[in-house]
Amino acid sequence: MIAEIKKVARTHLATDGANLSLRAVARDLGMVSSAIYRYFPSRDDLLTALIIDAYNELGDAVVNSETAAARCDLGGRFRAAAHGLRDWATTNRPEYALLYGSPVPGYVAPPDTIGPASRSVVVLLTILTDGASSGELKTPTSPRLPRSTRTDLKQVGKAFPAFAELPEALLAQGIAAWAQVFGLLSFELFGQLVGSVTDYDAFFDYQVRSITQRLGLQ
Amino acid sequence: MIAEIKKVARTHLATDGANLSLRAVARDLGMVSSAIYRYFPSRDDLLTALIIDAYNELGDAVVNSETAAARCDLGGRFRAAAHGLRDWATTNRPEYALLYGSPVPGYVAPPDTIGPASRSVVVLLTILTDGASSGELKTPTSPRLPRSTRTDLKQVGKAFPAFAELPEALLAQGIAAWAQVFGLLSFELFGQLVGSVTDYDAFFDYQVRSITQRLGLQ
DNA sequence: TGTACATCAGTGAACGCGCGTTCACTGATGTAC
DNA sequence: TGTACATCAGTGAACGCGCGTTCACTGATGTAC
Repeated sequence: MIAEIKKVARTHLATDGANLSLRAVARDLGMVSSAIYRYFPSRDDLLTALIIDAYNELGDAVVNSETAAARCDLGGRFRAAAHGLRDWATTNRPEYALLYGSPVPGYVAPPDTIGPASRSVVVLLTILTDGASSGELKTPTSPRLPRSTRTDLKQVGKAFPAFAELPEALLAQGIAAWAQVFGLLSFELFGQLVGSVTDYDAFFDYQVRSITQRLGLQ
Repeated sequence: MIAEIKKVARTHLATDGANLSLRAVARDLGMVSSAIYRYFPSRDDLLTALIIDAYNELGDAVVNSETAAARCDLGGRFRAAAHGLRDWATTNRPEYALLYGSPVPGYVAPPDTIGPASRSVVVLLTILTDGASSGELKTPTSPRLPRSTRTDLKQVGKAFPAFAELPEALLAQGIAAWAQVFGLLSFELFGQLVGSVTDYDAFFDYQVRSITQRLGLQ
């Protein structure tokens, strides 16, 4: 029943965005609006459940796509991860907007969204770590890291011990690359490229190839 | 009076996001809600006016910041433009979210938003064009451009004759860099970096320096 | 096998709000003769 | 200088909706003795 409610609520994301209506969801289920309260203590909790589900689905999509590439093919894994992200996002636009679009006014994400939220970036960082530890990936010649940024990144290494060995400059570049992928995707999905790009598949693939090459992933 | 309404409406963006309420705006102005209709034919038109104003303000901010750098200092101009963007965005978060966040459900941007919307990216492309025509900037070695992407970019050159001389690969890289800047900014402003980054100023500046260096801008 | 009781999913009415938009109107201000 | 008229910003009531949340309740199902 909880699953049923979430399923219907997701269809409402498409039309209402984040200001989705409990009453409308209940109506679609043929229930009275107060019945929802047996399953979710409030509207925000339903929203949180949707967000966590979406993060997990996205995480699964990225992982599944990335796992299909050969372990030693770092570039292939990165491209697969990026395309897994985009495939999920394009078929789940409202969910993508919920996760990566404007913050919902008045809503604060509870701490249990953090874990699911980090799943996709973890995939990227794993690829970089594999490359760094095998020696295939060398630390880029980037500008000097500010002291505060260096300590910030060290904290990330502490929070995710798997990435503790990753040089800070590489970690910073990885985050930047990931932000770029999301930037390109948000431009596409939020309409910033309308009038400039028509073949989004080709454009995205090209850009991802450029990024892969730049990172030094084969 | 129109300016007055827009001013109050903007303050409401902060709390209500895009589902800002005409009645609330009127209330703040000490008017009756129907009085707004003397100035704006509908709520969506008010929203459009806010969007156009925001794009123009952002365009001004980017241009003013960029103009402060020496003409021959391409890297300085790019960094200035990026910081102009971020400065505006951080002091006008709700407006930034309106422009670059999730699309507003049920709202379609009218064509007269396109011009103002392109102002900031035009600054970037001008820098690249200056670099290309002075020979300072050489075409990057990127993956082969897909045919469809090549024609897409040719169309951009036709729409903006000032950039017609820009090699397609450079244009593609410019758009990608701009998307990266927005990606980093959206990560910052929409909360994706909470827990990883604390000193956002330093982090952004570092990343922008990396991008500048990568583009080959001095 | 039969009865008493507990559980619990879902109801329906209500509270106290909110909204965009229309429409006939008032009443002050400015203009023309 | 004084009067008649037009303009037009803003009013107030109404239409027809919507919403989240609470609360006492019904009525079916399952369990225990």
